[in-house]
Amino acid sequence: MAAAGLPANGPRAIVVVREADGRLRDLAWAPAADTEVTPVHLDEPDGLDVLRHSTAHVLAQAVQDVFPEAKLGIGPPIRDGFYYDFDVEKPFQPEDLGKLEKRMQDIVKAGQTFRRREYSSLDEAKAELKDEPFKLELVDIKGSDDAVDESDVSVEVGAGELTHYDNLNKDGERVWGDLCRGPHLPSTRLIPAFKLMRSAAAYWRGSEKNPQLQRIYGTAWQSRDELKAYLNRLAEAERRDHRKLGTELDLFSFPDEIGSGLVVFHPKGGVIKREMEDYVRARHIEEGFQYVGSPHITKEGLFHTSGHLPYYKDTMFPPMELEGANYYLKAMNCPMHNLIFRSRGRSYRELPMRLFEFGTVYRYEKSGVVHGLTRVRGLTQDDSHSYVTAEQAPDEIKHLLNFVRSLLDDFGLDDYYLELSTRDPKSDKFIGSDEQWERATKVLEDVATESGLELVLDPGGAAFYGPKISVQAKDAIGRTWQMSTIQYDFNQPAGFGLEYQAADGTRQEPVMIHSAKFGSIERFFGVLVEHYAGAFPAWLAPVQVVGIPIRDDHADYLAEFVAKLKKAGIRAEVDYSTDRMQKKIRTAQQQKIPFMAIAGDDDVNGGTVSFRYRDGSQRNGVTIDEAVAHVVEVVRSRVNTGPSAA
RNA sequence: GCCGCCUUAGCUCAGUCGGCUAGAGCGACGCACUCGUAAUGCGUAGGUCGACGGUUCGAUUCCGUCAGGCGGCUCCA
Repeated sequence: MAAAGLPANGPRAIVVVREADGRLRDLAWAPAADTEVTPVHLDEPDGLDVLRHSTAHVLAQAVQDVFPEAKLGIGPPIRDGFYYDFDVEKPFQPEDLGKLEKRMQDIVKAGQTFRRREYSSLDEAKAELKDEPFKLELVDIKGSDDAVDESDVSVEVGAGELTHYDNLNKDGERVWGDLCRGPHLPSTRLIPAFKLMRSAAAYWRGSEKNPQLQRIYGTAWQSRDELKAYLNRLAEAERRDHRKLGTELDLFSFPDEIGSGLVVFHPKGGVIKREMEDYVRARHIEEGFQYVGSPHITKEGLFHTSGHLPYYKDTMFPPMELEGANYYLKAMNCPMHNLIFRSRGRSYRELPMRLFEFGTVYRYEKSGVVHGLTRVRGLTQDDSHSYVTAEQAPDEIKHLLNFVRSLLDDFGLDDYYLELSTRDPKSDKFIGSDEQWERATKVLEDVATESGLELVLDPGGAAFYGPKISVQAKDAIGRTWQMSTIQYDFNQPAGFGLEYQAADGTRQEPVMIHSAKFGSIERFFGVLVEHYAGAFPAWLAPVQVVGIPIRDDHADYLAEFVAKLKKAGIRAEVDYSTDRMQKKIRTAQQQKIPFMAIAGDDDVNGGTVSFRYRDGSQRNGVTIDEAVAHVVEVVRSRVNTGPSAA
């Protein structure tokens, strides 16, 4: 290849080739007949996958060198890296990673080549792999011709022939090998930069019923610079982490005394929360919803009727018994709203009937999954239920999706996609007939497709009572969280015996559409903090303007300015601390306050203030009236960028 | 829930190979300084070393249980 003048080293190295049908092949591959192939470079997505998969092999070899008794699981490439699962006597300790990394460096430097070898039969493979119980299981799965398309397994065994990769040293001796479909880099020398990140347990083949293996996560890149850039991105993400910013900006906390997953909002967090609530309450009214309210606990019968106790009990807090009845904290608001609908006879003229409330629900999330504001045990949903005729359902769903999109837009969130969660027909965790599910799913799918937004399918992810569309947004670390949801429910109306009187005098069952626009206030809040890295747009900022006097005796002047701002509805204060001006600026900067209004002798004499914006830009000598109008305009406009002098 | 790691002042973190009064920076408070765009100086207060048991002459340090946190896995209406 070098002879052909093509890159064999560096980030642009050609590492594998792609056949016309898209299949990737080793460079050493010798096709049976002349075939057109395209080169795949290390730094393109497929090339990086190959790099990461080969690095996973290097890791596995290192692990078996250092811990000879370790049994191999699987080791696929993942986003930004790879992992490999092992069955070992003792879980890996953090210091083991350093040892393994060193051993991997040696393997990389040794320039081992990957040699593909095809097994002639299942028995041959099984004989060679007799000491690798998990690999044997994979061979058996393949032998039974079942589930080979499962992505986790296919990395190892693939479709068609069963192959093995041997690692050969410089003298052509076999030093290690692994059952694998490939393809691989020509040599371990082509691994330019990698790092082991962490170890964790993972269930074999992803099932809780299987034994746990020890997984090591690593990352690998086409160059040292790319690795460094990746590590920088992780560090940046850490700075945006809402749990860290929540403390630094004094927004919220999770007191141990209250319990895991239960948040308290501090005054500054309370401002943002209230802005969110005020916004979404007003918007619901505009969109035709009626504001209602319901209690936090209820007798168990209600949750039997709704289907929650049979289908959702594990996620509910255990009951409390009083006066001979069991009371449950509510995990969902819908049953309550159904009772409002059912409280008197309903006419078709009332439909769509839209009920909305901030419903605080409690869910017993498993201890290992509670996570900051994004996975909590007590949360408030901006929850609504639209009761409609079956014919009205598509339009109502469209209406709700538009509502959700405009809300995300107003809060400046643009990095999201839609997910369509459907039932798993093989599972018994879903209520209702095939026809009902198909009809409901079709309605949601049509609306989602029509929206033109990116749509990802999520088979088996539906609620027990019906399919849903959800908005998935990313947090700082790239994890996606479900935010807004729209769910089609044909079960609860039947369970509750909901009905309305139609124009022809008959009694009909309405369709119920659940929707939450933020999803939960807590989770949306968390994602918002990370999206803005704590530097909230002026309209959301807990403190919008801080007055910074240059000398103490300028404070009174600023107090008058701040009073005018407050009168105009702006959240403003004067920094009366004994710090020097420079320190006050630093403090305001760290608190990410959008406007600093500085005043010294010049401003007092001229009847002006000097703005310093969050981005460091300045506008000096702005008259008081102009300054008030400026702040009011920025806040009122709800722009999500700036402010800045630029 | 499972596996691993972690828990020392409000925050970030030293430290104790089991031994008298456990340290720092930031923050808070006080005094001095009165200053034009990211840290003025000095001083003071603040900790039953997550909780409870055990081992020991002696435990913040070792062991166990629990709670809370972190990273994954599973789960996620």
